[in-house]
Amino acid sequence: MNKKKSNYSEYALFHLAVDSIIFGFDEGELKLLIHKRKFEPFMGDWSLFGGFLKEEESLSDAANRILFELTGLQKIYMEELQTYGDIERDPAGRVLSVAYYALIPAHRYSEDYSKQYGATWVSLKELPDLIMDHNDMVKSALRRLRRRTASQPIGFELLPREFTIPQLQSLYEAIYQTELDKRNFRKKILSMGVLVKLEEKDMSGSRKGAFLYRFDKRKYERLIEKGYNFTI
Amino acid sequence: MNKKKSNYSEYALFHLAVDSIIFGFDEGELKLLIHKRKFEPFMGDWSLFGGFLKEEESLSDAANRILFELTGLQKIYMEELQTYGDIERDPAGRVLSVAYYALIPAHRYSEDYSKQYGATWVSLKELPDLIMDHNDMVKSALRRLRRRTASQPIGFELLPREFTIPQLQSLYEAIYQTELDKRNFRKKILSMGVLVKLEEKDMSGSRKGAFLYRFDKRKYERLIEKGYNFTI
DNA sequence: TCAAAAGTGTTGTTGATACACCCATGA
DNA sequence: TCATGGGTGTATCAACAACACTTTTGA
Repeated sequence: MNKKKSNYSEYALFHLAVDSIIFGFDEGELKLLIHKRKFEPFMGDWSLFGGFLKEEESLSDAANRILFELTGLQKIYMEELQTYGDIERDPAGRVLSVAYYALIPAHRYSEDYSKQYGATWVSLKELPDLIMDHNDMVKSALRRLRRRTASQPIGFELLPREFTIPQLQSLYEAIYQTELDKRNFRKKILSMGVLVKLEEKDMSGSRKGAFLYRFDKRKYERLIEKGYNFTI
Repeated sequence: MNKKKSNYSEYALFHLAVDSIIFGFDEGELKLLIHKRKFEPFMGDWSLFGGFLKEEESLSDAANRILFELTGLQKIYMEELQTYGDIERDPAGRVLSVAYYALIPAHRYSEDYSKQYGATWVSLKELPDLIMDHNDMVKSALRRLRRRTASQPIGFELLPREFTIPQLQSLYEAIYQTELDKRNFRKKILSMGVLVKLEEKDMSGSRKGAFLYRFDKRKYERLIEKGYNFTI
């Protein structure tokens, strides 16, 4: 113990996995991207997207790499959730798993992709049994998503760059599982001054059409600097 | 890859550490418990309390064990913060560290303990340089503590079981680095109905003395069930 | 008797909620 | 012309912020 530099060889070694809870928003519902596991144990069972940390990469690099390898997605909002470290969580060996949750604009994830990568969107309300502790991870991610969305504008990550106010409201309603008054919602979200109204309308949702807006990240960041607190 | 059960032997192995950011509250200030590291590398430098995960223990068990071994403290509020996984964070080898933050009532940590374990309380305002990424961990823990304290009654973990309203207020002022109006603070905290007023007074802080209160966890939990949201 | 901290109410302002009708358009 | 979702304003209520004086007691 008195060497100038220790290589810690007396301490135990562990496998480290990264699992991602991938949220999307489509058809007015909050969804999760899952797939059928491709290796043992639990091959063929429903699972989150995960993989193992490599020697030469940082944890966050691993999270991004694994998301990319399994879904083809890049530059995605991700946040670390928690590390799962129970001894018996994986019957095939001691593996700790760092859970990340990711928000992707569902429109960016086409059918083609989905087939190519064997990925499936499932509604959170009809979530099947997932392997190991993955259902716990989802629960925890959902709690975190709710807390975060209430105080930071990460909801926009789930929408296309241009979106309508009714779309945004429906997203918040899906996240919180509650109905919101559209007048009050519009008033509040617009009063923050972080949305830019465009000239165009989105005609897909109604006869009348709804104006498109864009989230102004710069304005938002200026507000944050001044101590503004984004809340719904 | 087609074995019925894999032992993942093809994947890399890592050392896993746990580091704890230990907050205390004393003399109207938020403090951190640190010590001088006892092994290389960085022996003798200021460090958080940390240790290595063992083969036969879960991550949360490790966090509690390490806190106990290094400080003698048990049954302490702890929450996982984040896992630090940069490649070069420890020059002596690839080690990932799971950071936990802990809240201890400083009065429970006597001078004797402090000497026995070589631990020192330092004010957050005069925090020295800590080893590796430990200063980042502290920053992150402080952010988390502020968010948490605003929405959950974890502040009480930093006070003795019986405390006065002015003490509680001074705790919140220390956490948020701001001054609060004592009439408004008292009104708000009492209106939640989770404090029980005792007959006794604490005479140590003033001539007049201040009534002691106790946090009623059961009442609080009943409120939470009903969807109540604790906020300062 | 004085210094020092504890304790107490009211008012104005702001933000949250509740609520109902007209508008634009494609079919 | 009608069915559908988009868009708008006001009134009430609750929560928050600002603010100054009296009380108790040990020294």
